[in-house]
Amino acid sequence: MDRADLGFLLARLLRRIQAGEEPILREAGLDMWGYVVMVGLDGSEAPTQAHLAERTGRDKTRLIRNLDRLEELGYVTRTPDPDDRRNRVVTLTTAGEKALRTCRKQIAAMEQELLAALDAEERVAFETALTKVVG
Amino acid sequence: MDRADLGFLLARLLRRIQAGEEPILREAGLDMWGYVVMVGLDGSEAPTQAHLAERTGRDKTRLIRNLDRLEELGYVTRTPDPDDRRNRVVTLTTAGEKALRTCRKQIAAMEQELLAALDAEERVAFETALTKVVG
DNA sequence: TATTGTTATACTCTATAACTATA
DNA sequence: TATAGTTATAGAGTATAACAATA
Repeated sequence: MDRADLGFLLARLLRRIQAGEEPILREAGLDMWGYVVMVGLDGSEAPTQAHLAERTGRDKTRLIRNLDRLEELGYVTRTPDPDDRRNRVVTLTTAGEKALRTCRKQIAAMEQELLAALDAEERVAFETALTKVVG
Repeated sequence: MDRADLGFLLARLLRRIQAGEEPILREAGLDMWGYVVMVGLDGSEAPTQAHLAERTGRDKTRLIRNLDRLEELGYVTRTPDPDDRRNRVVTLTTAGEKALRTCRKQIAAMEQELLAALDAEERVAFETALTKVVG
């Protein structure tokens, strides 16, 4: 019953998900962290890069390379805040929003495939529980 | 509903688990990979290090440092196979088994604490689903 | 002087390819 | 020559600290 502990099972599932995400993201020019950052920007722009770093759990110095790349792809913009020109507000472009929507849809589908061993009820129970614990 | 995708939720939970494991393992002189290797040895010794590497999903060259450390701690032994002296069979010592049991017990308890938001039924459903998907 | 964003440096982890010893 | 284990080298990823611009 407790032959494999929770951490092992979760790690295995997460690795599968990341493996499934990789080709989808690559298609859009993204890697995992680029995707994480874009998800962090979805819905609301970030007033400063430091805010965004905290929101995504990423170090502010590591975030910079990701933003460079995302800007290069035309997915985000960094515009100086007129009120405090040290700050740069980070915003998803419409192209970025579109790419994000596409990736999300494909990733959600891929995730559901990975849960194929579960029937509808079990699937809901699993996702509900997970959200309850950590969401 | 699909605000946070599965990968994000799993990653967050896994990070919490790893954070909870860290002090438990450190107490026993282990890091995460040392623990993974010992779990891989539990129940049956590994006939060769290459076998063990595959069993634990770890590269054979990276495994070596872990085994050096585990041997140093007295948790495992590497003994040449008389039939083919190139092979070294890796075995958990009794001290290793004891340390592993202790860690496992503490980690299982820590994991259950992390699931405190779930009632007994939900918890079973969650673990069952996870095992079904990936176990 | 303090803070935002950036760059630079060192350190760890990983991947690949040599090396040794046995076969 | 081929394989198990080991070591060495180079590369990627990360953390820390210094730096420039603005407040």
